[in-house]
Parts: sequence; C-alpha cells; structure tokens
Amino acid sequence: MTPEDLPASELAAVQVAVSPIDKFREYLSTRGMKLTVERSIIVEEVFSDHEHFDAEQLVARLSRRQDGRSVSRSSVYRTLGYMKEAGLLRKVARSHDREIYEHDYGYPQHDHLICSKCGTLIEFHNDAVSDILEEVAARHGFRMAGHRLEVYGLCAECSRPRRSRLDRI
Amino acid sequence: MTPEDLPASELAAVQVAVSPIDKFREYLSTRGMKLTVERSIIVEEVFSDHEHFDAEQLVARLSRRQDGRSVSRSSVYRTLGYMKEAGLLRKVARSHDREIYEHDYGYPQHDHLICSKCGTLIEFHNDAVSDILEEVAARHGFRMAGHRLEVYGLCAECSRPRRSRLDRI
DNA sequence: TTTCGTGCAAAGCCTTTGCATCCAT
DNA sequence: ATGGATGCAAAGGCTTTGCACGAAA
Repeated sequence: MTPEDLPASELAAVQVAVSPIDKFREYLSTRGMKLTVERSIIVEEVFSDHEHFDAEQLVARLSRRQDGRSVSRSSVYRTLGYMKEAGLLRKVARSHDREIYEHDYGYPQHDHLICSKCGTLIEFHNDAVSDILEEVAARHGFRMAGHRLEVYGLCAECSRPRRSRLDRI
Repeated sequence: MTPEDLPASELAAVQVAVSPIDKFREYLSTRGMKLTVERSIIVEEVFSDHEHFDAEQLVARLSRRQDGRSVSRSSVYRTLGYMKEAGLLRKVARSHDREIYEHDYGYPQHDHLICSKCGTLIEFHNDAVSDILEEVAARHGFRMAGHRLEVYGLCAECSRPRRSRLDRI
C-alpha cells in the first residue's frame, strides 16, 4: 500500500503525485488483483522511456534484460491490457498490424501526425480540437470519454523530392 | 499503356459526376487491371447503401444474394484494397478486430463518434477541425493527406441508466 | 490452503497469399 | 495464345486463452 520503496527521483520526473507503479497497484487492488513481480517489471520497463511501442517490442526489450527478470509474452499482453484499463497507457495508432501504445499517465493529452512513408509519429497538442469535440459530442448527447486523432501524410523529410526516384523511367 | 480506350465523354465528366463503378474502372485501367464481373458486383453491393461495413459483413451480404452473383472472400478482400486505393473507400475505424470501411467518394469528409458500448457510429462534420489540422501540419512541415478522428464514449442511448441492469444483484 | 498469476502451447481471428484453373471490360 | 483474375485452402501474424504448475498470503 505504501509507496516508500520508490525512488524520489522518478517521482519528480513524472511530474505527478503518484508514480505509475503506485497507480497501477491501486487499480489492481480495486479488482482484487496483485502487483506481482512480473507486473512491476513490465511497468518499470514501459516507463523507462517515453517512446511509443508495441507489444512485441516490449517483449523483445524484456527478453534482452541481463538481470534475468524476464516475463512471458502472455503476461506482457495481459498486463498491457490492465495498464490500459488503469489509465497508464493508451493505444494511439496501429502500424503493421500491431497496436501502438504510449504513456497516458503523467503526460498531457496530444495527438499525432503519422508519416505514411517512414512511420514517424509526431506529437502535437491543440486545445481548440478538444473544445470542438466537447461541443460536438454535447450536441449529439454523446458522453465523450476520449478521442483518437491521427493525421496522415508525409513528414517534412519524406515529402522532400528526390531525383533518384524521378530517374526511374 | 495509353489511355486511348477511355470514352471521351467520361474524361470530360471526370470533374463532375462519375459513378463509383466508372471511377473504379478508370483506376483499374491505369494499373493495367480489369473491371471484372466480380469487381462490379462488389462495387455495386458496397454502394447500394451508405452504411459502414467490414469485410466479413460484405462477404455475408454477397453470399446472401439470390441471383447467384457470388464472390469469394479472397476477391472481396482484394477488391476492398483496390477500392481504397482508387479513392472509393476509406477505413474509418476498427471494431472487434475488424477494419470498418465507408464510402470515400461522393460524400463529404466527416468524422465519428463511436459508442464504446453498442458500437454505433455517429457521423459529424466540422470545418474548424480541418482548418486546425491544416495549420498544425503546416507548422511541422508535414504534408497532410488525410486524417482519422474518432471520439470515444457513450451514445445518448447507452449513457442512459437502466433499471434492468441494476436489478442484477 | 486457497486464490490469483505465470508460462507454454495451442487456438482464434482477420487478412493475405500460393497456386491451379479459368476466362475474356 | 495470354495475361490478369478467381477461388480454395493454407499460411501469416498478432493477440487471446486453456490449463497445469507455481507463488504468495
């Protein structure tokens, strides 16, 4: 119950009162579930950086650990689901038939520009969008819980014309 | 190689009102492909109403036809892909692990409110959203090609409390 | 002991693909 | 004769699940 085993440095970096692991523990307890060693490892790995990731990449990162703290693929998938329910993660896109996750805790709401060519995800935030959606939802008697906005196109890098391509025939 | 087999009348009407089937034929011809009987059946079935659908539903609708004009599942999937490339369809969401399609030809751009409970899709259009996205994209040197905006939550119907559910212990 | 969790393998599902056959917008 | 297209079945690839064993309270 008590978060006394958490490094203060991490708490500061997340900029929230409760660390992800604590929030997860809290969520689990309300469902009669436990914060097991495996679940802790997964949360730690997931929040070790802010990059987007998919289940398989996470499995790979976990199996690459040299401390022998590995977790099975099944547990990874199951835990990602719980973390999403707990509000720690959210699915932001789908790439190559895989769900892409990102932190949904400790970071402000934002959306993405997705390059159709290289797959790069560029985050952006715009309050006006949220306001508009609130208004639209209200007009339809719809109780908005969240949204997913993906803008497709080509990033600056990929939209730059290249001679090599024009040379082909 | 040359598009000389295209009726001049159709070329002239391109910017105006070309039927989905014609637009598809045109697209196919530019790729050296043919508008076969099966592809025509699929286009006809898809544009027989404006509802959203997924591949399996379309397969079901086609197999339900009494005129013996059936099409295999393979062809349905393959053709949906071509129709998307041709600009006739677009994927708007993903529900129950299936891609949801809708017409992308002859209908104005719009987005959706998606009920997390019953899966209902409510369409809405808002110019401000498009404007904002154009601006955001420009600011990032991103060449926007399109977007996908899904608002999650509960529709008016599903957000209404029901006694019957409370009765269950 | 009892309950919940893990890991493995197998199953599920949607979607794609290899290949022989078919056919003609 | 000639490509492209179809249809069937099998393969793919991500994700879920059944089940026996394991660990913690």
